[in-house]
Amino acid sequence: MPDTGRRARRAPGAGSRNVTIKDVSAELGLSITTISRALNGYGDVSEKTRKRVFEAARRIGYTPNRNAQRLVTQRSHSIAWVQPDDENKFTDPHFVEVMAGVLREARVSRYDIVMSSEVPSQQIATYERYVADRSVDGFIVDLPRPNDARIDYLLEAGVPFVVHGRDTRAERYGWVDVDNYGNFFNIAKLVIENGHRKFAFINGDEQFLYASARRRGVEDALLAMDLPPDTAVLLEGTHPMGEAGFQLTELALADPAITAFVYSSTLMAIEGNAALLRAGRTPGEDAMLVSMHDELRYLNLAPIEGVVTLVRSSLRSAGRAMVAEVIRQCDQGTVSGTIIPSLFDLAEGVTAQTISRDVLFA
Amino acid sequence: MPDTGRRARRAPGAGSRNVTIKDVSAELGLSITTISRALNGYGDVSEKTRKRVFEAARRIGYTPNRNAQRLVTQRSHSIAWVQPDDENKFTDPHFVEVMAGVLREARVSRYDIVMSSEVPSQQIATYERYVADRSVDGFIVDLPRPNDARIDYLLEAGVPFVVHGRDTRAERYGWVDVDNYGNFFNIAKLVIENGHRKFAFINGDEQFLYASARRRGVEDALLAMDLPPDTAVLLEGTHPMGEAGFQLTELALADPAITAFVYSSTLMAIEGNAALLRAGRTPGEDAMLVSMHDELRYLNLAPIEGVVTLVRSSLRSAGRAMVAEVIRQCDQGTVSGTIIPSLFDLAEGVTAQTISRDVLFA
DNA sequence: GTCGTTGACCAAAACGTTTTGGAGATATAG
DNA sequence: CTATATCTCCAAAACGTTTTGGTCAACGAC
Repeated sequence: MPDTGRRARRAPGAGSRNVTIKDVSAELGLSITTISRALNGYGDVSEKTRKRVFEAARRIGYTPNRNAQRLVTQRSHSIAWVQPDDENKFTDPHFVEVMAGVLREARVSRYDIVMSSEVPSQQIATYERYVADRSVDGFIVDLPRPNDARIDYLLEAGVPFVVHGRDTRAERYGWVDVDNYGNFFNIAKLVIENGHRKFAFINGDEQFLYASARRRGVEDALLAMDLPPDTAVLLEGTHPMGEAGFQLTELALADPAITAFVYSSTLMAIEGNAALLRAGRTPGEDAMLVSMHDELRYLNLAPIEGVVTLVRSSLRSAGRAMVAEVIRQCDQGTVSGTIIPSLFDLAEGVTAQTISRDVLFA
Repeated sequence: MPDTGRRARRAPGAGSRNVTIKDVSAELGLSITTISRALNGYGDVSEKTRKRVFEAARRIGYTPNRNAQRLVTQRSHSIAWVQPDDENKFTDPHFVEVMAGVLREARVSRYDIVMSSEVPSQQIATYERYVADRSVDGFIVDLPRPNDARIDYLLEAGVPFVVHGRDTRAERYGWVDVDNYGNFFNIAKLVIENGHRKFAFINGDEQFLYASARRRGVEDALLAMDLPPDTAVLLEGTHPMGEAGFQLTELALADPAITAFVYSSTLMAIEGNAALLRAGRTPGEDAMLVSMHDELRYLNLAPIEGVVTLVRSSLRSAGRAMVAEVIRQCDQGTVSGTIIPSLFDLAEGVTAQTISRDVLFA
């Protein structure tokens, strides 16, 4: 229920004339060229005049018009990040954590992040529009899936972009990722080496690449140790929030042979811990809990401290690295992949001599 | 640890020549003017040629260069949303919920949201830059505080903006808000009318306006009912996440006279519910719980269902309304305030005949 | 047949920058 | 003293649109 519109406000563009480079030029009796080159640090302007130009600019309040710059330089200094406009995406706390990193790096590098949403049914429409109308220099692609149409399109368009994760084409584009495969390989090994014969693996949604990589890690570890595949009971949580962790843990508890619980996210591990307590089990004693912890800053780890073994990794770092990668592509034309390091954080009493440091820091 | 940069990728601007309006003009033997006016729906071009123009445009893949448009029209069709780059802001799930609404409305209205962060020590620097370099049409201001410097600046700059919340100057700018005062006035009344003589009021951080408005609502309700101010025991949670709810509830439990618990956020109410259970109390029977619920979609309300009385309000609606308001200011030059409706959602056994509908929908 | 009106189109200016390809002066080398 | 390099600076073109202020022909009214 909007109240009635009040008073006029100056609409953009209707304002008093802006102060432009011409005004600086007139003020100093120098050419526009010289003003521009002085401000942009070219060598063919004397230090004395450069100083005068900077002073005059600040005196009369001159800031270059960004749109004019964009038009002539063909660079927008902004990066698009397109979000699927469904009910779940925004509810994932992992996303916000990445965003904090993205915005931090963008500020430091003086880039803008252009955020927009897309209806999932026409996934690449927004990307096409941004490429066509030249409003951004590059893209961030989040939560990739197998054969992701966004990656197809961006590769074909030949425009800078970075993916948070990687697929089989990873050598052709820039990416930032954690070692999902290696971490879960090591987790499975750790669990077995702690004497467990059967464990539940409560994974994320396998429509996303990170989840399938984690599953493969677990599977290959069992293979490497000559253990039957059903040593790990795979349970798939389709929602990143905790509830699935509670329910799937209860499910796993039905099988008394299962003595260890591996989670794909701390949110699920916290709920799983609660489910175990409720079932009269004592995590850390008659049950081993391990989880990937993405350092969600606000999360209170107190209830699981010393009881859940965590593989820590920073989503903020990932966010920062992604922005840096896109900018590198724009400036230097090279693409590269970045692995965000993970760090094992062992709960009390968990032995893990077998996990060597250099494996952990893949 | 970035791996070595691979293969060259076309940098933005270095590409093959873009298809411009000139190409469409040449293709059809019509003037540039006519192409532009045909595409923009002006009346002085015949339907026949308009159709030809649209066809040619799509055939040769023409999309207007957004930066050129921005330069000449002095309108960017984008709205800035600046986030404080501290550790807490991004961890607040309420923020993400608002963002979902903001992005939805932006897409529908074909606007872009430019997100960036600012170091808290130089709060308005980012705003000044965007105003000076003309890169956005307006601003969204989030979580206002008393005498907020951002509002000062934007009012003075005379640029379109909307505030999520309102202060004493609210008639001078556009805002979107929930009726914090009225809702908590009614909550206090409801608690008293349910027979409670003393209750805990676990509020949000009073450095933000919404929290002080809520406190005043409670205070005025007590005043209106001729009750002493200490009927409500004020406890301030400085963090929007749940933990404070647990601790502050435990604190309140020390006073046996307190029989009702009012929370400023569902996240705190859930924790408060847990604290009560742990203390052997039975929420809904020997303790009344009421909370403001901002419809955080992912939140599992099951543990508090039927036990906590909620005042529901949609942060997504607020996000959408904010974008709409900025666009209205740009297009029509009017500013207006919008109240997002709240809806009481009474737990079983709670009587509230005294709360009339028209008060609830302030 | 003349006069205004309408319909369809267009040339050129404007938006505010950066960059190109110089020019002129001064210093340096031969 | 001349040729050449080095400093400074600049006029004009370019980026790709929108908008202004027309022109010209066709048409109807009188």
